[in-house]
Amino acid sequence: MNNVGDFLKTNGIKPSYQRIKIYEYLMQNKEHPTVDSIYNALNGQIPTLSKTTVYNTLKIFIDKGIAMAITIDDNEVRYDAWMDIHGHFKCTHCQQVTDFSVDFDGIVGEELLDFDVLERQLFLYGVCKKCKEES
Amino acid sequence: MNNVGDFLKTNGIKPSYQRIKIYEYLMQNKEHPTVDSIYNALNGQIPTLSKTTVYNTLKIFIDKGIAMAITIDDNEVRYDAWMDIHGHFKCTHCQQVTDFSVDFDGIVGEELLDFDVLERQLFLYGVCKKCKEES
DNA sequence: GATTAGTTTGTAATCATTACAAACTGATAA
DNA sequence: TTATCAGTTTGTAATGATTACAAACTAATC
Ligand SMILES: [Mn+2]
Ligand SMILES: [Mn+2]
Ligand SMILES: [Zn+2]
Ligand SMILES: [Zn+2]
Repeated sequence: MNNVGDFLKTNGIKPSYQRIKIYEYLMQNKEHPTVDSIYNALNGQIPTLSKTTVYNTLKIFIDKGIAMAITIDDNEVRYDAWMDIHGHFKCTHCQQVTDFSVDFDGIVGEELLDFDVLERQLFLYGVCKKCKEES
Repeated sequence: MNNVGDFLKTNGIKPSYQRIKIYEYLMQNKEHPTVDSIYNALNGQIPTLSKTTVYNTLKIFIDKGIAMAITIDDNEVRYDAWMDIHGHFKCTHCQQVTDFSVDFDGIVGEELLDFDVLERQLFLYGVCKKCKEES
């Protein structure tokens, strides 16, 4: 992607300064940031930024299908602009969320044969490699 | 299970009236109720019941491993006393959450080889059979 | 009956999210 | 240019689920 503004435009989103910065932030910070961390990170560059704008913008991104919400924990919604199919692992020790590849073929039982499945989320929890080695 | 009180005891939980009723409710109502729906359903039988007790009790159940929280949606935590491995499908039309069987073998990529995976949650979203037929 | 630990309850506090309306911006047209 | 207007951003207030906390209660033990 050479131009974030064009990318937003082709997805039906008017590329305002704030929207471009928020999308760029998601692309460059793949640790699945929260609204709060996005706001705090961008508040330096955009001193007038409102947290409401961050909420609004992420909602637009999700509606237009260029980002997703990751509710891997009940007290923090995280956001991800990497839209390829992948799963998320959350380390209960260091709280980090790690991406991993997933093959959904054959995973689902027959109970859902007549269901339309439009979205999938696989969340794993445990202790990451780094935390295991440190203890 | 013939005696809920004994079951709670063997899991290190003192079987108070409220705890027994809440656990029985989870067993008999497998639609993954929220704190609110559990509270409202039991308030008739237990007029003095406090919502805080429902929160406290569910927390104990989860700590002791006899129930789990299902955060399939970011604005409502649901609870499940069926602890066998299974996935959850949420219909975005009627909001119902349906259980389905899952085979996790071979689903996870190599990225997590050195990770300790202790818990898994597979959430699917879409339109259920009933809603599909009705439209 | 007194003591005590554990449980329940009601209220207040917290905090993420949403609602809302005013202010602002940038494009379009007179 | 100036006026208009839709869309965007902002700050503040409201909402609502969850948590914190302390008093009241319960049931077992001494
Ligand atoms: Mn991711
Ligand atoms: Mn279930
Ligand atoms: Zn870790
Ligand atoms: Zn449905």
